[in-house]
Amino acid sequence: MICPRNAGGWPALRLNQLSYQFTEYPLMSSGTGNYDFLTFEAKWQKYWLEHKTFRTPQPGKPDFDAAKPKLYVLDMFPYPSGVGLHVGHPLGYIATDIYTRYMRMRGFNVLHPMGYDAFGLPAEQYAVEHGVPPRETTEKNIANMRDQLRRLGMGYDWDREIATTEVSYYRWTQWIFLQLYNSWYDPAVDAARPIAELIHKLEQEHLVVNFDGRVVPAQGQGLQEWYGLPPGTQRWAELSPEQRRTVLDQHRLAYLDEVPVNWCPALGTVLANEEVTNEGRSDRGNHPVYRRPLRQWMLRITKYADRLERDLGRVNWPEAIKLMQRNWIGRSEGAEVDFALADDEEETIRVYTTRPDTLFGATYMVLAPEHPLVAKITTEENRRAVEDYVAVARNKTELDRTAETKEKTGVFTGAHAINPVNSERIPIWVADYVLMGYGTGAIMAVPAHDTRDFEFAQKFNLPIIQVVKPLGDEDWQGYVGEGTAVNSGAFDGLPTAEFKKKITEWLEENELGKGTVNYKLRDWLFSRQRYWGEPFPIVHDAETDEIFALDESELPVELPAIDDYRPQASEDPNAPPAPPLGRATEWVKVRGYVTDTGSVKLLRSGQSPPDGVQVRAFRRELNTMPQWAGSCWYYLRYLDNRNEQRFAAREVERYWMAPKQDNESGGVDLYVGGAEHAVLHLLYSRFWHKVLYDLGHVSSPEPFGRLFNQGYIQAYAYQDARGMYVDIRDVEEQGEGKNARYVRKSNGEALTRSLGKMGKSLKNAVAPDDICHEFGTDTLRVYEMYMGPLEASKPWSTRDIVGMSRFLHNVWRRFVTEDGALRIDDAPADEAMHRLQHKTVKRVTLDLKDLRFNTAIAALIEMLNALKVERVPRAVAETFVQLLSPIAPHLSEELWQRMCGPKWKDSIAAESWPDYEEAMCIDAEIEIPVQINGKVRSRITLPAAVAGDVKQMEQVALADERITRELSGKTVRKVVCIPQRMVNIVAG
RNA sequence: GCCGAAGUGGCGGAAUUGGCAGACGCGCGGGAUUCAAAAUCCCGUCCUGGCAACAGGGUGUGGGUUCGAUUCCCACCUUCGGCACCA
Repeated sequence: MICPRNAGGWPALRLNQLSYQFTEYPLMSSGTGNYDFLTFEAKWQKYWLEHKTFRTPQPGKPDFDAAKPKLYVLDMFPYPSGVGLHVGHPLGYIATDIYTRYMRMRGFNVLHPMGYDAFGLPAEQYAVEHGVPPRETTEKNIANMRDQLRRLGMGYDWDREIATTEVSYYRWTQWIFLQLYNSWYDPAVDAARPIAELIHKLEQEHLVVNFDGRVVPAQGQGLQEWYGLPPGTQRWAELSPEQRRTVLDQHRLAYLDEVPVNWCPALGTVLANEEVTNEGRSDRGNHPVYRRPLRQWMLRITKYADRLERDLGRVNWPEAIKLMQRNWIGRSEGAEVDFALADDEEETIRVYTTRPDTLFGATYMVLAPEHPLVAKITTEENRRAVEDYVAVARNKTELDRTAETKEKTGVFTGAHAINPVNSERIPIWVADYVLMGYGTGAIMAVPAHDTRDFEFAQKFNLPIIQVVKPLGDEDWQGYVGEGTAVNSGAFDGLPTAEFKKKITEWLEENELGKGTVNYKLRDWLFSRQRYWGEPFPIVHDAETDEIFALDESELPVELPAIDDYRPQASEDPNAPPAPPLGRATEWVKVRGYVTDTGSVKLLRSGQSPPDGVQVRAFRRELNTMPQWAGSCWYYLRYLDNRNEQRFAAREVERYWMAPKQDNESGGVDLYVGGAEHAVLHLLYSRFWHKVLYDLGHVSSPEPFGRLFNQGYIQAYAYQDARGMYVDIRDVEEQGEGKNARYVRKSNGEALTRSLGKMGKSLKNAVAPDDICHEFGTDTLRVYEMYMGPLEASKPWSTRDIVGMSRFLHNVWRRFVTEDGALRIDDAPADEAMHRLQHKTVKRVTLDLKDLRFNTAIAALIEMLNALKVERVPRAVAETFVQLLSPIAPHLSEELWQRMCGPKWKDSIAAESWPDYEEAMCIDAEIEIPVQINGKVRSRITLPAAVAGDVKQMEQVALADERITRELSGKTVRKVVCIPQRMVNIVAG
């Protein structure tokens, strides 16, 4: 999910150079007196790998300790791009690595895995450009990335590594798709249930089918449908096989439908709403996107809109992200209201409004251009204009629609409707500012109190009637806030909220409308016309086109090898999509039979079906799944990645994911990643997880209990006079501070500097391998954490790294002489040093707990600066190295091994985290500022005990020589004493 | 337009519940070491005035609450992020 667009390049040679260094060094401490980070870092990375230092014991296994509390820490799934990582990418990984090393030392059973989200368009495009199969390039990229992560010193459990492109992984992605296909959302229990249950209920006639194919309870039918048309619901037994199939398909959580989709001809594929920018272009590649109706796989995420919104209340996520999800789901409460047509007895127009209290102000109506009633109600004299308008609207691209947001357009149909509250005759218009996909595709327009209606009414000279009196003295025209009702008959004087309630009741009593909840969220478009994705476990009957899911026993459906991976792209937006899998002609054609459960089992050549079963010919589904599919559930596969019977064993899943209490969300204990996945990945994942939860496959209602958004690492970018970006390696800074100038080294040209996201496009990427090679991995880790708070975006500055490099060199030199001897003393620490030790343990412990790495490092620097003695007491030295070890693990391991000497047994990661005593964290004497009227006038030094006593503080402060001098001639009105902090004397 | 986050020295940032603003690091100035330089070490470094002690000002701007405000409240400005005809 890390976007490869922003990945920077570095010389490929260096990778190889480092790779062989990696295995060259002996494990035993070399005894050298220099901080030889290249040697130490390679040595310890090799040690961790060979000894599986960070392997996580599995519940039920002999080495598993049930007494330890569990902690599941997850990094967002990276996409292994061809150009590798830049220093911005590992920010979150370093943070979680430090956190998990720390929590492991504190006695937690920590799970911290890593893997690769390796399907998707970039791999496919790369493969197309370089003429090699996507699998080959993907595997090479994964190998590169794995090496890079190891060189960053990451303590992952490498035995749990996964890639979405492995058959052993994507068979379970396909399995989850089958769960979706074979389930429906049962409103009676507000959860997904197997489709077999729906069939059973229909057979038992607890449910019947109404006129539009929806199932309704058999009892109370007609009452459920308030508008009271008794269209003759049907029993299951009365339906034809074809009708039954249609009914089931209308309820499956995965279904094929002809819908207006985002078709991107340049990419040769359709895109989800979430993948289209608000300029109407593709999120990837910035190509134009067109609306067109296509038959595509959809996932019924809208059934979960309510729960996805509601359960945000139980997760520990940043409020900003929760808000973005709430906005995307877009829940609104309002009412549906029926307007009768003035000249047509049969039809009514149903509208959705969130402001039923403004019904008396409705002066016209608007239908979306795609609304089915448009053709029917339009009068002859207006027909020509309406048809033209509808045709133009239909052919507009997303780009055109958004480009014209300023100016309202529309045409009058010639028809009129009757406002149900006051029987006014109001005109019906068609306009593209009303969308078919939201609400009912029709609105009542209240120009006085809706901005869009107001603009439209002004342009077309439609009447504007005030029905809300603003609370303040604002102008009522275009006032959209709450207020008091006017011009609303018997409802005059009611406040907005109360009016809404009253009018909704009134509408329901008179069978004119009902209270309704609406969502902006649409169903998820789930198919892509690409090669490099998971094939659907779906076949189509070669003759009838009937759709069948494959039987679970047919999984995995392996992606076939083909010669030409290119999507069949076209400049022509009307060209039909042609998925590359169509080229695998042999793979596409299969034979099989339908089982009792309705799934299809395939027959290999020579195989025969069971007796009496008809053999049928099928075509395989040619679409593949979007990249989000694999990343929707990867956190579950880490739990038990080698399991061949299930995506994860039940008891293993329960151990890591189950909530400890009923009201908790359970799931991953800490999920760290960028905010760019606020809607897409995090919403899709939650949806899949809830389906699996409903079906009893997982034990937590939410996948990610706690989410933390890291900030971006920004970097300066330089542009020449034409605005072209200049590679940062070709830039020189001249002068200081405000007089600084930036010039191009190659030709001396003056450049302008700006701050942006690090990446290829701004030519400002810095490769971690370069930094590791020059300064060391530990220095890179410490620097990235020291730059500022994890959640903040901050600019990279290669110049500043020397500070942290100096710090680590100083650490080394404080404990090791130039001859390699240890500067450790077995004598106990003195009072001051003892207190410093406890104080630092406390600061680092609390800071790491809250992911405040920058201040934890500052505390360590301060402690080191205070250790300026010839020989450091052993207890102090050992504690310091333990505190440093999660942050700079290689250096700490090396020091630890040397400090332990012959007694050394294992990695410092196996040690426990040092404790502190609260009493030892306070200095023996405290300096207290004494203020007069809020200004510091003197300082007094008090023993800790005295500084905790308000009376004594006041006494000493008032007796202070400087204070008495300042107070002469003034009266003391009040003395404020804050124990151990300060004294403020109010005098005048 | 709507929603959200953030504005602190030359720079990155610190100040956990309202209690010494600027911890820590970079950079810069001075000194030591060196034939010299790099590296290293020591001292200084918010601004203004003063040789100094010290005085005054200071956390985007303007107001407010408080003995006391970077922190809380109101209004505004700027930057970044999200959404954008969702009735």
